This record gives sequence, structure tokens and C-alpha cells, in this order.
Amino acid sequence: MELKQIEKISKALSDINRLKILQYMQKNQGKVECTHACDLLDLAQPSISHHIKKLVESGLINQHKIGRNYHYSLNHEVWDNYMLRLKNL
Amino acid sequence: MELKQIEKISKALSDINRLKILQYMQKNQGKVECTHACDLLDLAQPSISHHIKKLVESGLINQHKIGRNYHYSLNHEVWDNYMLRLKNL
DNA sequence: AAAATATATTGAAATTTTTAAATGTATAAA
DNA sequence: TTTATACATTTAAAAATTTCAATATATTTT
Repeated sequence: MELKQIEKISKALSDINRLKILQYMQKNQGKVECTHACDLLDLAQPSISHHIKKLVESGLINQHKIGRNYHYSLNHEVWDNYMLRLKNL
Repeated sequence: MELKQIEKISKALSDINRLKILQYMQKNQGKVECTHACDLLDLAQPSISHHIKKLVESGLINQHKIGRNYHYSLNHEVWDNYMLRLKNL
């Protein structure tokens, strides 16, 4: 993993709303209802959408549509590599 | 460790220049000669100073002056807590 | 196929971050 | 104690990020 990706992942983790979204995902078995997330975070729907996109683009989470809603899962490989690289910076 | 500090540390790690500074510190046993760092990163001296400050403020590194220059050391407690919190987000 | 529901994208404003010139402060050397 | 050297701070401009209204797209229901 290159330094550039370490930077990108750290950036994805550097916003409290995105951290809360990650927590919400985990608690909800990866299921995310956008409207519920809006209430929870007190953000407009496009903002939620934008934050989720950043998480996906960083590679930290995978996205797949189920019916009308989305499900997400941690990309454990990316996650573990990130930790490892930080430890041995 | 609160979510706010996770955010702050991630933010400190979310700039490639700061990551390079961290690497440079490690390679140099924590010793930093600012002018050398300027050359390495192709940044002006105040920028280096600013980036180092962000790292110190995040709690990731400790700063202590030796003679005219500065030495730094990783704050392992903060570092480890950060990792742990991320793992169990 | 039309209406309803859920998320994505675009565009623009507000905020934050990054950068460096100018200047200040502290230490070391002459 | 003057001069040189090294890092810090202030200030201001440039760049990037965050936010949301408006709009678009996709899916489900009727």
C-alpha cells in the first residue's frame, strides 16, 4: 500500500460524520437507510451520500445494492493493510 | 478515546507531507533538522513547522528541544489507542 | 405505466486547510 | 555582545473540503 492510499484512507477517517456512519453501519449489519442516517447525523441526504462515497472510494468499505437500499461491508483486507502500514511507518 | 480525537488523529495522518515527516523522524531516530526536511519535501520552512505542530497537537508525537534542534518521539500510548479504537469502531 | 420512495449527481456557497512571506524568538558561535 | 543559525508565529492568499438545494436516476408499488 502506497503512502498516497494511506493518505486517502486517513482522510476518509478524518471526519466525525463519516466515523459515525461507519459505526452506524457496523451496528446495523452493514445496512444503511439513508433517511435514518440523515436524522441521526442531522445532515441533508446529499451530504450522507457524499460521505458514503468517500468511504467507498477510499476502499475501506464495499457497496452493494439490495432491493432499493444499500448494504455495506468493511473491506477487511484494506483495513488490515492500513493498520499494518501505519504500525510500520 | 473519544470519536473527536479519532477524527483529529486521522486528520493529522491525512496529509502526505505529514506522513513523510513521520517517516523521516523514524529513520532519523526522532531527530528533525528543519532545513533538511524542507529540501526533502520541497516545502517552505513555515509549512514544515505547521505540519509538525499538527502532529504534536494530535498527540501522536512528543516534542523536546535538544540544543538548537528538536527531537521527537512517537507517543505509543496514543498510537496504540488509536489503532485499538479503529479496530473496534 | 404512473406515482411513490430511495439514493446519486450537479452546482454553488461557506468553511477549513494548506501554503509561504514577513517577522519574531531563542540558542550558539565568534 | 554582535552575528549567524534554527525554529515559531502571524497574516493573508490559494486550494480543498463540506454542505445542501435542485435535479436526476433507479426501483418498487399500485
